[in-house]
Amino acid sequence: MSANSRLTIAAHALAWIGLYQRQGHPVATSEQIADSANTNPVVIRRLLGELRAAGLVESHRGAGAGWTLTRELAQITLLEVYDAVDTGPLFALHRGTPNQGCVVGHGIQPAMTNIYAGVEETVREELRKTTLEDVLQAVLAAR
Amino acid sequence: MSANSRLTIAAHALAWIGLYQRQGHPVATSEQIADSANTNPVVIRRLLGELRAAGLVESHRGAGAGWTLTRELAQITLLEVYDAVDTGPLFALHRGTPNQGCVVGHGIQPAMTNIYAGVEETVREELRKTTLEDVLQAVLAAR
DNA sequence: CTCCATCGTAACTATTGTTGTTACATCAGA
DNA sequence: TCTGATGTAACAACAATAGTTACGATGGAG
Repeated sequence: MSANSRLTIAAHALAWIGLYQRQGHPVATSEQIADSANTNPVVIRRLLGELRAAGLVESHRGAGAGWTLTRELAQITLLEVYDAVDTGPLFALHRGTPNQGCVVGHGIQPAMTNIYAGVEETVREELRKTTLEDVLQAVLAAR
Repeated sequence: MSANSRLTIAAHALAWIGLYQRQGHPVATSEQIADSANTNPVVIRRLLGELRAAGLVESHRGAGAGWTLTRELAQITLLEVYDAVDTGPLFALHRGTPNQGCVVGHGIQPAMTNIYAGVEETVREELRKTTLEDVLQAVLAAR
């Protein structure tokens, strides 16, 4: 699986904005965040754009523009971020269609779909338990 | 995330072998399984090779060769298959190293590593609850 | 003891998805 | 009007999985 880092970068960005605001700065720029995450500002803008579509952040344009949180970090769960960035399914079915003339080929996809749905639900429950404030506190605890 | 289908194909192959053996056939060939899964025999051989390394199947060479289960389907959990095929982490950290001179950049990886470890553990618990016999029964129930 | 079906495996290509980069239009406050 | 930022398209770079071809190795059947 090519695990993807979108959830990690999104959490990083939100934690960064939250801490920055807490330090008295009104807005954070994609360039500042990109510098912290060691990536390109466009990557950050794309990701924050998805978070904005989910209502987690706001952006402002023009001079002195940037990004702000719409809620406290404690009011944002990792599940919301996960849904916002839409990382796709954890497990995939067959790339092509299995042989429908075979009993196993015919029944395997519905069977695995059910199983995977159950797994994804437990993942969602787990992500719902963690807020971005938890993430920031864990970040600050690393010394 | 580029979800991968390795777990799906592995479950498909095991269910196929189990059903085939139950029908009185001693061994299954990678070509038969590939035909059911609509993929290439080499893909199946590679995957079953990993399952063999984990002790879930045996292979025999020479004429009349093929694959056999080493245990009943009911004695194999999806977790064992998941571990055997080693799909890698569900979530990735940053591709590059975040800015260690930044508080968030410094602490984010340990923080997310912990969180992801918890999520993966719940996934493992969930996969442990399902056996390949459960998979086969679900397959046969699809009509 | 030869034949041949099948595995074992290397090497390469194809495909897919993510990430990184460049470029530039757009916006809005000073 | 200038300026610093976002918005977004387009494309390149990179990585991982999957598919394919090729061929050597094995070992039971005859």
